[in-house]
Amino acid sequence: MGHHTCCNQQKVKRGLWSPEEDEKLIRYITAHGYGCWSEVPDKAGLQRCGKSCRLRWINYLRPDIRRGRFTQEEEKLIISLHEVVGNRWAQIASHLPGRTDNEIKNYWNSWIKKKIRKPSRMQHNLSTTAFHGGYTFSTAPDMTTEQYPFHYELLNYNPNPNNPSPFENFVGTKPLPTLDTDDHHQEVPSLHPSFFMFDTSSVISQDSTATTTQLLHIPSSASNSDLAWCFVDHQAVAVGGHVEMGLSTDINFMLPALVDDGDPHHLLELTYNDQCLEKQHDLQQQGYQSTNSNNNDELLSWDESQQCPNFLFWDNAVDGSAEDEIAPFSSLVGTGTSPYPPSLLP
DNA sequence: AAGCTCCGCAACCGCCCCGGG
DNA sequence: GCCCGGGGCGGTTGCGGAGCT
Repeated sequence: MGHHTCCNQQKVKRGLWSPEEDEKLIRYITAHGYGCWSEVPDKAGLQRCGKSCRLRWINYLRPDIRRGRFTQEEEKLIISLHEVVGNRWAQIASHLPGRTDNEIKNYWNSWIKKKIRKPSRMQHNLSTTAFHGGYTFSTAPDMTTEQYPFHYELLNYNPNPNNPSPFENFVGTKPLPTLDTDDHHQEVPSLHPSFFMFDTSSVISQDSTATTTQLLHIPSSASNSDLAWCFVDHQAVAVGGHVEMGLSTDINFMLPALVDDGDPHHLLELTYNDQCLEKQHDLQQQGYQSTNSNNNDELLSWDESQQCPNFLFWDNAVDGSAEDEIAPFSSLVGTGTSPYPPSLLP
């Protein structure tokens, strides 16, 4: 492997910079500036190539550099900008004063690695809950504004006899709580069952299904580190290691209502309205917006390489980090025996 | 305590662009 | 128009510390 032309000299030193070298570089740049980087090593008395000096100054030594952990605001900004510009780290860095492209790139790479590694612990569970075929929903005609009873069915569902449906327990009629029309902060239940997924890596207590509104049913087989596939009528949150239901406004741990229609380029978004409309989105062309009105914490993007959406969600995870994860939606829905793209397997 | 693995991050590498000769 | 060197940038490597067995 050849070196850059400016680094061909035998005497050029590589590797970590010593404090003495840093001091020499700082002293020189402070006094003279850096008009031509190729001249800096000689004039500063450094046995480094100009490029190395430039990198050291820009990424580490310059006085306006900001070090330390990224704040949540910075992290969100990075995610948003990455959505728009991709791996153009310098462009992203230009929006974060004091941060370098290198730092952001490193942060993103380690962050992403962390995100795509975590789904592997779900793989085993998914292999037992993978399903095939499409499904649709219907709402009951006797729905009232007072009670919102609903009925939902799974249609066109073709379970493999050897691979029992994780949804069987959820087919039926469930009452919904009465709305308090004076409470404007109360969440309005959807008029259809929504398809939610929970990372139940926190301990699931079967007792939790008996609390609150009893609308959330967790499969009896669900266990620690399991991925529960739940049909619920409206908001649900994972609280304190339990999965509970309620009219909570905390949606950090809730995934949007989405249905995989079998076409890897589409998802069906179940929207809030009395016709129970299903709005189909072409993710590849338009990108995707969460069904949640508060979608600050959720983001979907089209992953060109995997040909599926990336799915970002909050995780009340085993390590208690409550950090967000990213995973391809197809890997979560699972349409085959191995829903994970090979590149994501450990 | 020693060995091993994992991970963060500084630094390097190679490619591309641009400007001057 | 071509060549060459410098600067900028994204991808990648590998060192070293932390944590685990």
